Amino acid sequence: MAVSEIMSESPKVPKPTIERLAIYSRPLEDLLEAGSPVVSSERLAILCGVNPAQVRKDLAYFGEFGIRGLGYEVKELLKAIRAILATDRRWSLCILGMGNLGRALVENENFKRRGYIFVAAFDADNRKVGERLACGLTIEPVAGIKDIVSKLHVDIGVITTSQKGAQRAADLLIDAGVRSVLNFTPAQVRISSSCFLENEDIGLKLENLAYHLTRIRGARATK
Amino acid sequence: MAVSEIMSESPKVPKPTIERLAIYSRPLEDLLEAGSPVVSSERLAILCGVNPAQVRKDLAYFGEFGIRGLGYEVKELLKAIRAILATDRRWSLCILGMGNLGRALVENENFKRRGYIFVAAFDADNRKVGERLACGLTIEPVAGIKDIVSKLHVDIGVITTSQKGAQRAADLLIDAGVRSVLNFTPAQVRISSSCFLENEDIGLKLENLAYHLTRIRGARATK
DNA sequence: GCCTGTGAATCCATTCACAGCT
DNA sequence: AGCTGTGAATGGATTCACAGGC
Repeated sequence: MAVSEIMSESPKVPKPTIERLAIYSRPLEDLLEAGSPVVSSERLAILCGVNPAQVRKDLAYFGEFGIRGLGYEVKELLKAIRAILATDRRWSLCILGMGNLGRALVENENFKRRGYIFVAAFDADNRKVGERLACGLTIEPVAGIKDIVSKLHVDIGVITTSQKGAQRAADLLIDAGVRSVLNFTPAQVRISSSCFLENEDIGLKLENLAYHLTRIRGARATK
Repeated sequence: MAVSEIMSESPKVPKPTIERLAIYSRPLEDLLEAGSPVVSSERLAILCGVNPAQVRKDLAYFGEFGIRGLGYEVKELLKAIRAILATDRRWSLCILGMGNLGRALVENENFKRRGYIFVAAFDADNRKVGERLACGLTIEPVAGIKDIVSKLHVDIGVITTSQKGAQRAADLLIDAGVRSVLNFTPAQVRISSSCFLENEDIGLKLENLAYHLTRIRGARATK
C-alpha cells in the first residue's frame, strides 16, 4: 500500500497525471457515498472518460494501491489520492479583486469542501473596502496585505482583478510572501521564479468551442 | 497571407495549438493598442511564455502570416487569429444555474468583448425565476429552454449548476438543440456524440498548486 | 543580417500487451 | 479467472537547426 512512498521524491510524474488524480477523486467520492467497496481501473476510467491503463499508470507513480484480481478499495484509494494532492489538509487562500468572479469564488462550496479556505479578501478600490461579504470576510485595502498574509499564513494568492490590474496584484502577493499564485485573468503575469504560478483563463475553453463549431465534421467532443 | 486557407480543412492541427492561439491574441491586443506595427516570434513567445519555434509552427498550420527578416504584422496577425478562432463573429450563449458563478459569468466583460453574448439565463429554482440580472437578462424557468434556444439560435450552453444538477442541465441543453456545452461543474457529464463538450473545472488548478506546494524543491512554476 | 517556415530529432505521454499476484 | 502493475511500442507535440526569403 506504501503510503510512505507518497511523500517521497517521485521519479518524474507527468503533469497531466497529477491533474487527472483530482479528476479521479470526484467519482470516487460518489462511489464511496454509494457504498461501493471496490472499483476497477476500467470502471473508474469509464467514469472519468480516460483509458484504463492510464488510470493504473497514474496511480502507479505513487505506489501500489490496488489488489490484483480485484481492483482498488474505494475508501483507501480516495484517502491515498487526497494524501498525494494534499487535499487532506487545510489551505489558506487570499484573493485580490472583488468583482463578480472574486465574489463567486469566495462563496464557492467546492473550494470549501476540499479544504481551500479564503481567509482574506482585498480590493484596490476604496469604495469596496470595508464591505462585508456573505462568507463573513470583510474586504481589506491592499495596503494591509503584507501584514495579513504573514499573520494568517496564507499559502495561495488568487488574482481576480481586471486584466490590467493582474501584474500589480501578482507583485503585491509575491511581496507579501505567498508561495503560489492562481491567476484568473487573461493577462500573462510575470513572477519570481521561487513562486508557483498557475493560470486559469476561463475564456479559453470558450474559444476552443467556437473554433470547433466553425468546422463541424461529425467530429467528436474533446475530453 | 492566405486568408483563404484559414477555413480550409487543416491537415491535423494539434489541440494545444488552438488553445495557444487564444493565448497569443491577448498580448497582440496590447501590442496593437501600444502601436507596435510588427512583432517577432521570439518577442511574442516571451510575452506568452512559450518557445519561439512553437509560435511559428502553430501559425504555420493555418498559412504564412509572417514576413521573413521582419516578423509578423500585429494587426494582420490578430485579424488572422480571430478569423481562425472565429472570434470575429458573435456567439450566442445561454446559461443554466444562476448561482454566484453563473452571475459572474453573465456579467463578465472579457466574454462580451470577444463576442460571447449571453442571450438567456435559466434556473431550476422557481424562487430565482423572474429575477432581473444586472446584465439585463431575466432568469427564465428551464421549462422554456427549448423554445428560447431555437428562437434565439443559441450556439453554446454553459452549465453552472450544482454538481448534482450538471447532468440534467446537459440533457436539457442537448434536448433543446445546442451544439456545444461548456461545463463549469466538477461533474463528469455524458453527452450525445454529435455535440461538443468542454469541461472547465475551476478547482483543478488549485489542486495542482497544493500538490506542488507540498514538494517544494526550488522548482519552477508551470506555464 | 534578420526572422520566418519547416523537415528532422527529441522529448513526453498514452496505449498496448502481458507477466505476476490474489 | 480477474485485474493490477509495468516494460515496450506507439503516437503526439515540442524543440532544434537550418534552408529560404526579405
